[in-house]
Amino acid sequence: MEYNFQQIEKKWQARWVENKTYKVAEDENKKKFYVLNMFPYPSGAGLHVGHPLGYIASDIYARAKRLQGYNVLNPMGYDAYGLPAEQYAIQTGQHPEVTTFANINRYREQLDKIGFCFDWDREVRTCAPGYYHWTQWAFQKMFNSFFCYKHQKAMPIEKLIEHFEKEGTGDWTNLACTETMSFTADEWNSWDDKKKSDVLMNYRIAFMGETMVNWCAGLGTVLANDEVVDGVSVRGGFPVEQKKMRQWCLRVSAYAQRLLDGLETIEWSDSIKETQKNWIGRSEGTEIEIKVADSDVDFTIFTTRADTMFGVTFFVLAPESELVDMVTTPDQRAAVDEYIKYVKGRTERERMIDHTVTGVFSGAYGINPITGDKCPIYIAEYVLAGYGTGAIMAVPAHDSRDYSFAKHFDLPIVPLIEGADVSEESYDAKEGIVTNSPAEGNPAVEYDGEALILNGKTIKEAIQATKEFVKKHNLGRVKVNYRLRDAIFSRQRYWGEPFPVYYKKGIPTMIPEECLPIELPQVDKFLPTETGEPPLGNATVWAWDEANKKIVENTKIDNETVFPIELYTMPGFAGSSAYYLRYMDPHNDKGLLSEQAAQYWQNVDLYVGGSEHATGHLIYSRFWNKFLFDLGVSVKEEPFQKLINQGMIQGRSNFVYRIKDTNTFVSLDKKDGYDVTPIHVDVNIVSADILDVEAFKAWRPEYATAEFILNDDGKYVCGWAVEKMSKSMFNVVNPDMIVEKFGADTLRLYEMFLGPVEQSKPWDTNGIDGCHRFLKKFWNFFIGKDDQLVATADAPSKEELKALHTLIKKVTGDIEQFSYNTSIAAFMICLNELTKIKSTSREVKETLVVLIAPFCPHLAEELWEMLGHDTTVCDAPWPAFNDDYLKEDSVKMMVAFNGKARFPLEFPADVTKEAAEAAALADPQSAKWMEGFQVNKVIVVPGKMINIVLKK
RNA sequence: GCGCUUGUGGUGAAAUUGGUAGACACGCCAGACUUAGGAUCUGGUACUUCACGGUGUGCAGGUUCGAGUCCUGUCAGGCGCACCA
Repeated sequence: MEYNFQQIEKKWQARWVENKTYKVAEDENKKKFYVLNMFPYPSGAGLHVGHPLGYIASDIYARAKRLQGYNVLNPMGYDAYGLPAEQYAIQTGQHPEVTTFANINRYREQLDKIGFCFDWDREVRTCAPGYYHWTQWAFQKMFNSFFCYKHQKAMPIEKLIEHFEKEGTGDWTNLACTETMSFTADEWNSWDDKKKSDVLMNYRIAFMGETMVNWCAGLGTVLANDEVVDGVSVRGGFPVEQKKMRQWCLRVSAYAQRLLDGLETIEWSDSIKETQKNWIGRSEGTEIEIKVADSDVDFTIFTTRADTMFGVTFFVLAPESELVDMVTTPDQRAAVDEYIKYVKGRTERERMIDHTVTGVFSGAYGINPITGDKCPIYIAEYVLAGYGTGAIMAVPAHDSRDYSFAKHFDLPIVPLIEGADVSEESYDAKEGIVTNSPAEGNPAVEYDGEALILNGKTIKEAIQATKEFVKKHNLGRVKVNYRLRDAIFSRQRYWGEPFPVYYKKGIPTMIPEECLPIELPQVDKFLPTETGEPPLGNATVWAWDEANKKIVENTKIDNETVFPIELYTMPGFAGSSAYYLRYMDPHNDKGLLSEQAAQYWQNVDLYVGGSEHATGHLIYSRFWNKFLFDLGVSVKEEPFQKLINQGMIQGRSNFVYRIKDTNTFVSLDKKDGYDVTPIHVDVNIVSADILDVEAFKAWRPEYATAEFILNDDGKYVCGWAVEKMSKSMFNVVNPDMIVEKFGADTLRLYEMFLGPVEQSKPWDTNGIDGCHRFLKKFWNFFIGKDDQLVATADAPSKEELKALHTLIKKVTGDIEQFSYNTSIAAFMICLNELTKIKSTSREVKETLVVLIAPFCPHLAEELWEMLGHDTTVCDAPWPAFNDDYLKEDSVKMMVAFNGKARFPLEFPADVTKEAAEAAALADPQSAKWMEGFQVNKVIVVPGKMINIVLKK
């Protein structure tokens, strides 16, 4: 009987559905284990062989954990909101829901063929009202919360209102806010609702802000920072410009420190942690107040190099800074205005690429509080409004950007570090001894009889001394800055979660929690309205009747009882930020999840997905979870304990070479000498780089009459290149085809055998035979020539046990480390060994089936059944490992003096140094080796070797 | 510029974490069975040499009895951040 994978796989996939084999429920008697894949966006192109890589790896892990007795949660769902479906809708008028559902069905069909142990009863879709109910709910919670730095925690906004009513801002100065505010209780109480709402927006975690946003005209929406790369949108590659707009934002920056600290507690790769650290961009420095000479204006600068106060020769403001207007003198006004105009005309992209020095003198002077020196204030685009205070002190001697600016505008350069030569370039290094303080012409100013002198100190000491001086004399403060920006949370799009918000006389107001979810309204056009409003402006039923608590027609808006509803929708990351929590309790209509489910499943133990989400999803999720943790909804501060980043599977494209202006194609080895155009050819009609000429002719009508110049063997050899796997390169390999030809178990095995899961590599179907052959042999090991199962009651021999336990050890260890490729190699070796010694023992065979079950579940189930079990192999116990069977009983000896020579002696594994040395000397041949030498030392590596080190 | 990461046969890759480098697989070579093989099985396959031997983990040093593995420097590729003060 042959290994009939098609029949076996079909049979078991049906049984698993029928028996609900992979359904999980909370079980207090079992330890939980939560395995999760990043859920996919169901694109129209379907799955290619690269997509399941991570799913297979985590499936193996999940199955192994279940065999090891854990209650394993391994769910799957769809990130269903997204731009491609909407773009398609705009072009065709097809509702995005229709295309999205069709794509989901296609995905599901493909996934089912690979034999995953997902509990599909827990499937989530971000576009389902029952799901986005809780996305909207979380948004409202964020709206109704503020963040206190002192407690490092989100708190209910009512508390803040209460405080404002009693004491105004009072001593609550350490709150996350857009701008620092100060007012009394009387002031607060005198304000109207609109003013109060505006003030509270300054503190809410989900807030509406007038901010600089990345506006993408091509997509007609704003984008988050991680959705923009090199000044163009990630989706579509349209140019992105900076624009000031009213937008919903999430105060992610409030959690910057916790996001940073949390990284220390989780098992992620260093590179992802590092990427996130860079993105958060913590920098510890000093803020110093600078007074503008002959004016009552002052401003604050931020520096990490407080030690260089004596080298300040000018100040610089960002062109967008509000201070520009305040400091500019009348005679410089025209020049400044012109410069601002120039800067505004430049796109983000131009600014990023072009670093030529530009700037303008404001006419004003700032006073350095340490030296009392008056330094000119410039305005220049190299200072960014969004970082620090948007104002800097320039120390050209020790900062390369300040240096080139000073050279360009001929400003003085004052070096402060011993031995630093600044005639050609600045000395930026943070190493050296400070000198020249106070510098000539820059005397130190005394405060309470004390002046700051840094000479002789190291840079580190000088920074510390300056910080303390500044603090003591109230010249500024120590300050930590983060690069992490608040996330823009609204999109001018249709296919996303609607905001549960209406505008009550201009005040953004939450729709009552019990009325959620607010469902996405129907529209007949997916483009913005003629008046330029977002697509939701096309909805005719989109107004909030406050008294009756329901959505009504727009025509009823009177702004007395019926109000307009928000037209923006939420961004893609809204739905993907807490989906892992929803899987724990997906059908709950009372809450995001029950307390009981949260307590049981806690958080994700193993998360598998691509590293491209490092600064997007993986930051937003952590933020979102921390917020829910503060609320007591999530029980763990970090959502994903361990993270594995699977590599990308690239495509291996094939080329044919057409001689220009002909329909003749020349083989790779003969193409030199012809003027040829390489053309992508479908990899599915190429095998081992040899083109199927007939299939090529049939591939496209224009090639039907193609002629060929073949190589000497009469074959057409194609060229190849590694590229992204995509339809346009004709290099997409579809998993369905592999499954049909070799079976899902072979596909699973081969994808893992290809190399480490974390590594990116090109797909190459050629090696798959090896894995398929192994499974055939595996099958034949169980099923004899007469189609009968071969399994005897004989106790396994010593050799069988050794081979088997070597495998148990290897596989058990490898699964923890995701070294599946070496596990598979171990299976091959073990099977070879057992076949060679003609092992028949049932005990051995049963163990083997359990071990291979995570990798090849269909085959394992079939054999498990043939072995006489009527339960699923998924619940068999994982075999125990016994070290005794592996112990080597002898050990070889080697000489370590002059090369790799080995003694021709073997010893029991537990030999002592003394016994080994004595035996070596007693043996005539060994003694010959050692002639003329003395024994220096004897090294015993237990069970491995004995090493006699000689010396003259 | 700063940070992370990877360099091993014709190819994908192993190496029990400092102990005989190249497991396992693809490919290739030879043989067997075949009318046939893109089926199956057996053996071989780092480089160099007829051979004995010699050389080999990007390169150059170092530590060690012993280094792919640890240290220093250097080169090359990949990724992230970047006029971030």
